[in-house]
Amino acid sequence: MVELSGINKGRGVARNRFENLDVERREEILAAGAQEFMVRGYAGASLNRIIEAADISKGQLYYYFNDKEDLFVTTVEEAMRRLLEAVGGLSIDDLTASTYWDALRELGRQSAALRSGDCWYVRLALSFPRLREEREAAAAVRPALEWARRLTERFLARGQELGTVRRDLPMSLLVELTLAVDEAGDRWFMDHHHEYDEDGMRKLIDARVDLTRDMLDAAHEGWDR
Amino acid sequence: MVELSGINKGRGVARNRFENLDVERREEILAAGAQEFMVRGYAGASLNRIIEAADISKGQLYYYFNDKEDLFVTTVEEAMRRLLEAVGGLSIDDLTASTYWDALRELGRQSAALRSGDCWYVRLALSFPRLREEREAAAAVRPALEWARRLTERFLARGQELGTVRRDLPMSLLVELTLAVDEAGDRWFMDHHHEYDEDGMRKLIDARVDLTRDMLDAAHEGWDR
Amino acid sequence: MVELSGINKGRGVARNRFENLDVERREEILAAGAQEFMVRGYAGASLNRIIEAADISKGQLYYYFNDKEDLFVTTVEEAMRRLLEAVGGLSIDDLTASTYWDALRELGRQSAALRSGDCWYVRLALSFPRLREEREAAAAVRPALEWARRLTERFLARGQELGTVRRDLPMSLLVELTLAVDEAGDRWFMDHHHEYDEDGMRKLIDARVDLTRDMLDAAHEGWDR
Amino acid sequence: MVELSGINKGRGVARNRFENLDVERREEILAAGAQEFMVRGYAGASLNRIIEAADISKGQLYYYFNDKEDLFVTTVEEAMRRLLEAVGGLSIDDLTASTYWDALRELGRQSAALRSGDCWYVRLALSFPRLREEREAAAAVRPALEWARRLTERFLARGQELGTVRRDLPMSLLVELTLAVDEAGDRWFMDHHHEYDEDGMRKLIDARVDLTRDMLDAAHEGWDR
DNA sequence: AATGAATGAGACTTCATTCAT
DNA sequence: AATGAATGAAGTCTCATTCAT
Repeated sequence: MVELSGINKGRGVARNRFENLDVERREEILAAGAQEFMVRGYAGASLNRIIEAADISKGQLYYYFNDKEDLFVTTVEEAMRRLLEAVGGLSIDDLTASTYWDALRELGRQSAALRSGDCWYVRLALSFPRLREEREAAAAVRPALEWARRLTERFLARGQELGTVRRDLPMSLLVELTLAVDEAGDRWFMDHHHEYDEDGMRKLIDARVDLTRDMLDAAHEGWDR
Repeated sequence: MVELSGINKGRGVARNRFENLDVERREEILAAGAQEFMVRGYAGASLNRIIEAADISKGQLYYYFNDKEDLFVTTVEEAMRRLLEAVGGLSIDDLTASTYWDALRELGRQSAALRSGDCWYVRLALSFPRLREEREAAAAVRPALEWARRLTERFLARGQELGTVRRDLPMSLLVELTLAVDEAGDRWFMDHHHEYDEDGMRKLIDARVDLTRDMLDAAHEGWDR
Repeated sequence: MVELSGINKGRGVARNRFENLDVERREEILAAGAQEFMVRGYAGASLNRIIEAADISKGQLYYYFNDKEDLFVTTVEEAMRRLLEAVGGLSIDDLTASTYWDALRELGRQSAALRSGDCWYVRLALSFPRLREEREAAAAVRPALEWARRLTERFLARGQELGTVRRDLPMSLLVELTLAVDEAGDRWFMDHHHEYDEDGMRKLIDARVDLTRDMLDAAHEGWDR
Repeated sequence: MVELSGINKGRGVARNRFENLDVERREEILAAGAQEFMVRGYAGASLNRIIEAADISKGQLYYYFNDKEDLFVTTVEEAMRRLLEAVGGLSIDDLTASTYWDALRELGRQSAALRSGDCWYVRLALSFPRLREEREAAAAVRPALEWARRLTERFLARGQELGTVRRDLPMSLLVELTLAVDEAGDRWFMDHHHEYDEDGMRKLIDARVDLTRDMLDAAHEGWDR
C-alpha cells in the first residue's frame, strides 16, 4: 500500500485538540473550510467566512488550528485520507494480463460510488490540481497529488510489465494524461449524474473506462493506418 | 471560424488609454497581471504586486483599467485573442476520413510551436480551467473556455460524421476528456521541454497525438477482448 | 408621542457589540464621529481622523460598525434619540388657547437648558439640515428631520384649531419657517451664551419665544396698516 | 452700497485666463462646480466629476484655476456678485416709516423673480449657510454671508431708527433670525413653485413678507396678552 | 493654449492573528 | 476550554495636483 506522507507534522497541541472534538463539529468545520478553499482558492479564502459557515468562534478556530495554513493542510489531508480509505484495496502486484483491465473497470465503479455521495472531500479532491497552481497552497496539496501520481505510476508500470499498457510515451507524461482524463471524467459525472437513470449511468461508467483503456492500450502502440 | 464573444465591452475611456499605450509597456503590464493571476488566482492576486512587477504607479493602473476585474478581463481576453490568432486556420468542414487524424497531428504541432515561445498568454490560458473554479473569476474566463469547447465539439462531431470518432459516449463528456488530455499534455510539455532535443521532442509530440487518436478512434468502439 | 422610525435596522452583530461597550468608550466614539461629520460633512469626513480622535484602532471601528455609513447612521440616530428624550413630554392635544403660547415658552426654556449642556448630540442635530443637502447623507438624516417636521406640524395645526395660529400660509411653509427660525436661534444662543449672565439670558430666551409667537400669531393675520 | 470684499485676491494669472474665456464655457464650468459643491460639500466634491460635467480637460481646469479652493472661491464669489447685482438697488437710508414695509415687500418680489430663473448661483447661494459649517469651506463663504449679514443689519437698524422694527432682541440675533426665515422661505418656494399658478404665487409671496413683518414689527414688542 | 498621462497620499475596508478574560 | 475584543498591515480604489508634450 502506498503511504501518504503528510507534511502536516508538528502541528503541536492543536492537532490533538481537533481530533478529540466530537465528529459532527469536526465535519462542520472541515466542510466549511473545504467549501471556502474550493471556491476562493487558498489566498482568497476568508477565515471569517469559514467560522461563520461552521458556526464557531474565532477563538475556537485558533484553538484547533495554528493558522490558516494549518486549517488548509488539515482539510486537504483529511480529504486525502478518506479518499485513500475509499479507493484503498487494490493489490497492484497481483494483477495479471487477464485481470488488468477488469481491475481498472472496478476502480471506475468504486470511484463512481464515491462520487455519488457528493461529500466535501470528493469535491475538494477534484480541486487539488487547481489549488496546486497557487504558490502558497502548492506545498499542502503536493503530497496528495504525489500519492495519486505514484499510485497511477505503479498501476501503469505493472501494466507495461504485463504488456498491456503502451510504452511509446514517457511514464511521467502517461501518468499526467491518465490523471487528467480521470479527473475530467469525475467532474463531468458530478455535473451530469442527475441526467441518467441508474442503468444508463452504469453503462456510461463502463464506457468511460473503455476510453481510458483504449488510450492506454499497448495494442494500438505504433499502430498506424 | 468560431467567434470569441468578449464580455469586456463598455470599459469606457480606460480601454482606449490602454490600447494607445506603446507595445512594450502594454506587454509588461499584461505579463505582470497574467503572472499574478496565474499564481494566486483572481481573489488572491494583489494589485500592489502587479504594479511593482510592471513598474508602474498605482494611479497609472487605475488610469488604464477601471478596477481589478477590468484588468483581469482584459488580460484574459487578450490571451484568448492571441491564442485564437495562433491556432486559427483549421477548416473543419473540409476534413475527410483520410485527412482527419493528420489534421489533429498538425494541430498538435502548431500547439507545440506555440508552447515553445513560453509566452505569458499560453501559460495563462492553461490556468483558465482553474480560474473558472473561482466564483468571481468564472465569468471572465467562461467565454474563452466556451470557445475552446465549441471548437472541440465541432471537430469531434465532424469526426463522427466521417466515422472516425467513437460514438459510445455523450458528446459533452467526450469534449471534456479531450480538452483535459490536451491541457495536461501541454502542461507536461511546458515543464519538460528542456529534457529533450529537437528530434526527440518532435517524436514525442506526434506520439502524444497518437494517444489522443487512440482514445477517440471509432475503430476501438465497443471493441472487447 | 410621535415615533422616530429609525432606518438603522439590521446592522447585525456590530450593533450589539457597540451597545455592549462601556459608556465612556461609546461616548468618545460617538462624539468623535459627530464632531467630524459636523465639520466636514458625510463625504468629507475621514474615518482616520475619527479613530484618531476617539483613540481606537481601525479594526475596532470596523468591529463596532459595518462601514462609514453605519457609523454615521448610528451617530445621527443616537443624537435624535437623546433629543427626543429631552424634549419629549409635551401633550399637544391637551393644549388650549390660553396655554398655547405658554407651552411654546416652556419648550423654548427646555431647549435652552439642553443647549447649555453643549453636548455633541445637540450640536450634531443643528447640522442635520445641512447634512440633508448631501446626497449620500440625506437618507440617514431624513427620519430625524421628518420627526421634527411632523411634531412641529402637529403643534401648529393644534394652534390653528384653537385659533391662535395664522392660517394665511400653507402649513408646510409655516413648518419650514418655524423650524428655520428655531434652528437659527439655537445656533445663535450656542455661539453667544457666554456673553450674558443668567438673568439676562433668561430674558433673552423668553424674548426669542415672543418673536416666534409674533411670527405665528393669528391675531396679525391679514392685518394691515 | 455695501461692498463685497472678496478674499479671492492674488489668484494670479489664472484669474485673467478664466475671465477672458468665452461666456458659455465659463458658465458651464461655474455651473458644474456649483452643482458639485452644493451636493457634496467642499471636501466631498470631486474635480474629476466637475471636469466631466463641464466637459473640459483636467489641464484646462488647472489652467484657469490654481487649485480646488480657487475654483470653489471663484464659484462662490461669482454667485455672490450676481446676487448682489440682482438685489442691488435698495437705498436704505432713504426709507421712511411709511415706505419701510413696502420696501421689504418689494425685496420679496425681487427675490421671487430671481428664484424663478432657477439659476445655479441662486441655488448655490442657498447652500452658503451649510457650506459655512465645513471647516475648509468656511473662509470662502464667509465674505458672502458677512455681506448679507451687514446688509440685513443696516436694513433692520434703519427700521429701528424709524421705530418700525422691534428693539427687544440683540441686533445680531435679529439678523440671524431674519436671514434664516428668509432662506427657509426661498428654499420652500424653490421646491413648491410648480404647485401654484401665477396669481396664487403672487399672493403667497406677499403673505410670506407679511409674516416677516409680523416677526419684526415694533408694534408687537413687549406686547402681552 | 491645451492635453491627458503620471503620481503618491490617503480614502474605506477586510484580513489573519493575538490575547485578556 | 472558549470567547470575542483588539490590532495593524495590506487590500482596492479615488483624489488633487503636476508636467512633458
